[in-house]
Amino acid sequence: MGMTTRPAGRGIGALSKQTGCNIETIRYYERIGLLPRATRSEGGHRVYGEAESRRLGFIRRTRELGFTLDQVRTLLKLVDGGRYTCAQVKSITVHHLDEVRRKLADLRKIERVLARMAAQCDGGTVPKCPVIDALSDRAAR
Amino acid sequence: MGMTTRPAGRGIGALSKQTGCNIETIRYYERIGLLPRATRSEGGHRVYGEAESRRLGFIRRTRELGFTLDQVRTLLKLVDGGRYTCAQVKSITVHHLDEVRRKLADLRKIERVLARMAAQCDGGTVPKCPVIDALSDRAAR
DNA sequence: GTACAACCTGTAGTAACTACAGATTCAAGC
DNA sequence: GCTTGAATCTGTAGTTACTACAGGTTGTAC
Repeated sequence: MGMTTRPAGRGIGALSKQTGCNIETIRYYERIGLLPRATRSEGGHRVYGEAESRRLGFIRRTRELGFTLDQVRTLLKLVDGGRYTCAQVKSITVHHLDEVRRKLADLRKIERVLARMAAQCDGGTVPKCPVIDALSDRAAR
Repeated sequence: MGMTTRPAGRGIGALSKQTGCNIETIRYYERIGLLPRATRSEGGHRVYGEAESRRLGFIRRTRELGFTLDQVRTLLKLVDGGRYTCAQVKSITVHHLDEVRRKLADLRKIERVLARMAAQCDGGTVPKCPVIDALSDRAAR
């Protein structure tokens, strides 16, 4: 009788659309404990509110910056505990930044080599390719 | 009687040391068919000659340039068949080069964001960190 | 009340290795 | 010839971060 408070929850599909994170991934995050077990409807369907949406957004943004799930987990623990310090977070960030820079350096090298190799190909129909030669050569750099 | 021809083969350990490819990986490559099944000693140990060593070198150099195992497999098939053309190889190479460049662009973006975030941290002992703020903010870029 | 979409759980597959366990073989020294 | 310890064998399972089902149940609009 009268109005009950609106459940104010959306299903997993809506959350998926909102965050751009796919449904299977959301369930996966719950399974591995990055997201708490969602409250369920009578029938067992997951129901989400704003808090979960914000948490998932945090995870997604962090992942997009290339942090591993383990790093995300650590960051979340710090935030959840409420007792993180700027120093702790900075340490994780700087560590990750180092790795990103290492990867960048590697990729730049790779790019140079590939570009050089590709440039030497004439793309002809002849069974002779500078790329294969370079790869076959023990001294190739 | 007299001298038999020297077996001229080394074990998997020697091959591993020579190529810098670890033993488990060599066996793995054999299992998935990148390397042919090695000839065996009486007792079943793998014995390698120069041909295998060259092939593994090819695989390693190609992998170091970031080609996937599937791409390596394709390149090997072309070379094995002896009927590859420069155009085929170039196509694979250029495709891979595109991917490398995409990854580079992504990583550069990530690097900029991380560097900016880290720079705003004072590394203090206070439970307040610009990194967390940025990650928590739905509008963060 | 009946469709049909959305959702559920649980398992298996992906890439490219790496890491065992538990058994066997090889090579060197005596 | 025998012992010992390193090297190797096979086969299976673990890693990262998802993704893709199969087969069944719920939610909801008409």
